[in-house]
Amino acid sequence: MDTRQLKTLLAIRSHGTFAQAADVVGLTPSAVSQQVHALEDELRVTIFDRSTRPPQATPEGLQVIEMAEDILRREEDTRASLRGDQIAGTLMLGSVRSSALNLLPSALVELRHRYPGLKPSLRISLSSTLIADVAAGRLDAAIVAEHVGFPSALRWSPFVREPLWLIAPREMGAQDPIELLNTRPYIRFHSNVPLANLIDTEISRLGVVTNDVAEIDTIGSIVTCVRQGLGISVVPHAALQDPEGKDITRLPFGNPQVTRQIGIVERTVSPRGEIIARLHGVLSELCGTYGLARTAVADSA
Amino acid sequence: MDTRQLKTLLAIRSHGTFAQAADVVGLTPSAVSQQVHALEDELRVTIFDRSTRPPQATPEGLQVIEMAEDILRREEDTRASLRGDQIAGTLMLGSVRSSALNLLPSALVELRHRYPGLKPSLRISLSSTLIADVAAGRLDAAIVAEHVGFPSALRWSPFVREPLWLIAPREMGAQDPIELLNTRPYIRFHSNVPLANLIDTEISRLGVVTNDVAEIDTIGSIVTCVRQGLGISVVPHAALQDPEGKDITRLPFGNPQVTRQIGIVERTVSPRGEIIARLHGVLSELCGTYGLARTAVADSA
DNA sequence: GATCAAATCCAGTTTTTCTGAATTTAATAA
DNA sequence: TTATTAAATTCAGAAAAACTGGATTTGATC
Repeated sequence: MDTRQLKTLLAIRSHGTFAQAADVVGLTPSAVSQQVHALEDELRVTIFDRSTRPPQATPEGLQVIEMAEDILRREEDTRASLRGDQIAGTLMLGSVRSSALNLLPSALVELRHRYPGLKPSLRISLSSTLIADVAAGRLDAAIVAEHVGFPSALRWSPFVREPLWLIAPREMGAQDPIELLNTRPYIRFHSNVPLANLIDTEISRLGVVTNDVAEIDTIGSIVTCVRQGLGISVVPHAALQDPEGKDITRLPFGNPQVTRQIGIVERTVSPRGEIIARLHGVLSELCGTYGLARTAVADSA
Repeated sequence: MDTRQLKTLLAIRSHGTFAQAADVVGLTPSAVSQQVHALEDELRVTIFDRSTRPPQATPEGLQVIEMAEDILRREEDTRASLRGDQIAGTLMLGSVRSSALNLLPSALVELRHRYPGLKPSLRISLSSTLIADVAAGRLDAAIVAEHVGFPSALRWSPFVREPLWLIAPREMGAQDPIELLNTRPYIRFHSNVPLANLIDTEISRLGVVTNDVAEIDTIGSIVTCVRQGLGISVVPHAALQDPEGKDITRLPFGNPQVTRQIGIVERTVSPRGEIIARLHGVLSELCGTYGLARTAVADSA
């Protein structure tokens, strides 16, 4: 299915006849006729009722036309975005929507104690955006997960290495994790972030085929859905620390149990080095058992 | 731009190398290479950074990949619909990061009960993005706050009208709200969303000049910072419902007390009308006192 | 029934896509 | 640093798809 076909379809809808649409898209009427037939063959649907002149869109045809609109609009949005552009005093911090976000309020309070004149500004975004923003100087630092290929001008220092847990509603009781994953309704963490990939990769590696019943892109909502019996899922340790995680069965995920790291990415040369080091220390302490000390020269890749 | 190219792109993303993607889509590596080049030429963008092996998607490339996902999903939904599959398939939902997000897990569980073949997919994003996505057909519906200027093809139905509270650490005790706002350290909800504007506008209207000590763009983090003594702030009712809001002083914000509405935005013509109406009902019930019933013809502007 | 414009059919031409072999290139091991 | 290997790219020809243009058919109108 080609966007040129879809453009022709919309031109027919707009101008009423195949012949006029042909003028608009710069083809012959014959080509237009063939394009529509090709689309009908591919989708196995009759888009136009040709017993009238001009042909009338069928109800199914209207659906295809609406889809054409959506697809072309989506394409145009992406083209516009690819042409687009972008955009500073205060400690500019970013964080992904990870469970580590729960630690940030405490950490910010601690930073304020230590540096009373500091005004933290916290923004939540996707890790790729945050990394780019740190590199570009729009953020002083950002909290992101382990990532492949940080730019060489950036340094990433993990402050936590936490395990992943397979979680199930308490009434499911404790069973073999593989058995659970293979048989129970699975709520998939569907997001373009390393954690989602980490989970999916390990599930593949374990040779499991999950029965996905939902896709949700916030871990907190996943935990609540599991607790309410919608199914099972996989979440990082910190997500089970608040009261929401109390009545949930947890089993080690992965063989050996999979862990993931979250850290702070900053520019290697930054006037904020001292504050960021302090932030790292606080966050590490707040993570308790799984906290990681800052290394003097943390490897960036 | 052809859907076959898009399928190839997703195969590359899924399997990691051009060669493996070629196997998956049934082409030669050469054809895959040429398809990607053709797409790059057409979109005038570099999708893959070829200085590594395997090639790595560029930030722009990731945008194109996301577009590819959306377009192929849209196509598949149309095919399913043309085949007569209705209340199965994926319900594409979006939500802003508002306190209403806490209600969604329960609502999704309820929907699954009612429509067992339904697979909800939940994505969190900014309201402007969500509205555009609903209009573009990328999402079936989204939960967003009251908004100026919804596109005419969309309908927004509020399910909750909740009050805003000025919150302070318990040890500050109860005082005049204006006095607090004028004197105490203020944590500003800094975000490009209607709620932030609503709060800032009312503060200006009250003739108050706040002493900003931090800017945070997640309400949950704000509540925690307030509880830990960083300062005072303004948050919607639902943010104080979980245990985090227990030890916090709350005072009516605004004169008269300011309220804000959250609702569901959907396309006026949508095959998902029945499900979305049901979702609206469930969310309204979950909001208790402040829940709003769905009106037959809710005004969209 | 006659007229007309639009849609379709048909066959040849042009363009695009693909294959397969040769070449280049990044990654890795020795 | 060199050798090896697998993956990506280039190249040229083959195959498939898309298009043109003329002939024919068909629905609408008078």
